[in-house]
Formats: sequence, C-alpha cells, structure tokens
Amino acid sequence: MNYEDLATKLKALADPVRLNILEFLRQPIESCCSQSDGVCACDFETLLGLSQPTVSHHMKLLVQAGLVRSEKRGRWVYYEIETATFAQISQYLTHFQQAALAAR
Amino acid sequence: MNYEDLATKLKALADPVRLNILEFLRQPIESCCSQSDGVCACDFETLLGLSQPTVSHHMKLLVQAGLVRSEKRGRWVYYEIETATFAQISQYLTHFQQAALAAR
DNA sequence: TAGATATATCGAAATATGTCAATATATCCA
DNA sequence: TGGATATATTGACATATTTCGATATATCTA
Repeated sequence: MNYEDLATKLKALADPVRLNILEFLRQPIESCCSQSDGVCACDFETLLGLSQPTVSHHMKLLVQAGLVRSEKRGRWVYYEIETATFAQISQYLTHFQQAALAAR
Repeated sequence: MNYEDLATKLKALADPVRLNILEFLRQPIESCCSQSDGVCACDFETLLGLSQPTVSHHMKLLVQAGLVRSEKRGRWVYYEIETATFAQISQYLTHFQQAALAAR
C-alpha cells in the first residue's frame, strides 16, 4: 500500500461524521435500525440529523476507501465494517509505536 | 478522546506529504539530515521538494495533532515521533478488527 | 400498474486545505 | 554589531470537501 492509497483510507476515516457512522456499524443500537436484518443508509439520517444525499455521500466514501462493505437487498443498502482494512491500517501504525522505534 | 479530537489526529495523518514526513522521522536517512543530532525542518525541503513555508505548515499540523514532538535547539527545530499518540490511535482501531467484532 | 420509499447523482454554495512568495523573527558566527 | 541562516507568519490562490435541494433510478406493495 503506497502513501496515496493509505492517505485515501485515512482521509475517509478522518471525519467526525464518518467516525460516528463507523462507531454505529461497530455497535448498532437495535432501536435505531429501521430494519431487523442490518444497518441501512436511512438509519443514519435520523441518527446524525443529516440529509439523505449527505449520508449517501459519506457512505460512498467509506465504501470506496474499503472501510465498509455494502450490500443491496431489496430497496435497502446494508453496510458492515470491513475488518481487513482496519487491520491493514493498524498494522501500519504499529511501526510508529514505542516498541518498533526502540528496536531500530 | 472524542470524535473531533480523533478526527484531528487522523486528518493530520491523512496526507501523502505528511505520511512521507512521518516515515522519514521513523527511519531517518543519515545522509539526508543536515544535522548530526536529529531531523530538522529544513531536511524536508530537499527531501520533499516543497517550499520552506509549506514544510513549516505541515510540521505545525503534525505537532498540533500530537503526532510529532518538536524541540528548538539553536537555530534548528528538531522533530520526533510521539509514539503515545500512535498507540492511542492504534488502540481505537483495534475495536474495528475481526476479533473485536466477533466478540460482540 | 401507480404511488410510495430507499438510494444515487447533479449542481451549487460555503468552508477547509495545500501551496507559494513575501516578509518577520530568532539565532548564530565572523 | 551585522550578515547569514533556520523557522514562522501573512496573504493570496487553486483545489478539495461538506452540505443541501432538486431530481433520477430502483424496488416494493396495494
């Protein structure tokens, strides 16, 4: 992964609204989900108080960056955390931690 | 750490130029350092081909976000990775990895 | 099939970001 | 002390980002 790609993923992560979205995907609150079988885009409109196009925009960025996986089922688009990408980012950040720098 | 603070740190991280800077701070190349006792701001001008004010701007963001620590010695400002902040970010990201989500 | 609902796209506006040249400030050294 | 050097700040400009209303598309259901 080069710096451009990594920066794209980090940029997608680096926004308070999207951090909120990711947090909800990580720990969905059942009573805030309109559907029983997953978290869909429309749930975030009420959750975040943002317009539908704005939510759609943020979801697109998250999917494009590979942080989130989407699946269309019927009228709804469902989202889930893409754990592998987070693992990849975490892996990179370990290089900047105490142990890694001490071992140089 | 709230989402605004975290987003500030991630935003500072989410730029190819700054990723380059951090990578160099993590593994400095002696022959690219004008001083023998550390990495200073001016080293990045030649390294990145950017103007002095631009480098200064990026360093300021990195320091403000807590990703980098600076120390002025004489005419030079020396920089080092702030490992604790990286540990903090890494820690947060572990919540989005396979093991954490499986354990919900 | 027609209306309702979920999502995507487009275009516009406001704000944020990255970059530079010019200039200011601080520090060294001859 | 005065010139040279490293860094910071300012102001300007181009580009990117966030947000929305309007509209398009897809799908369900009555």
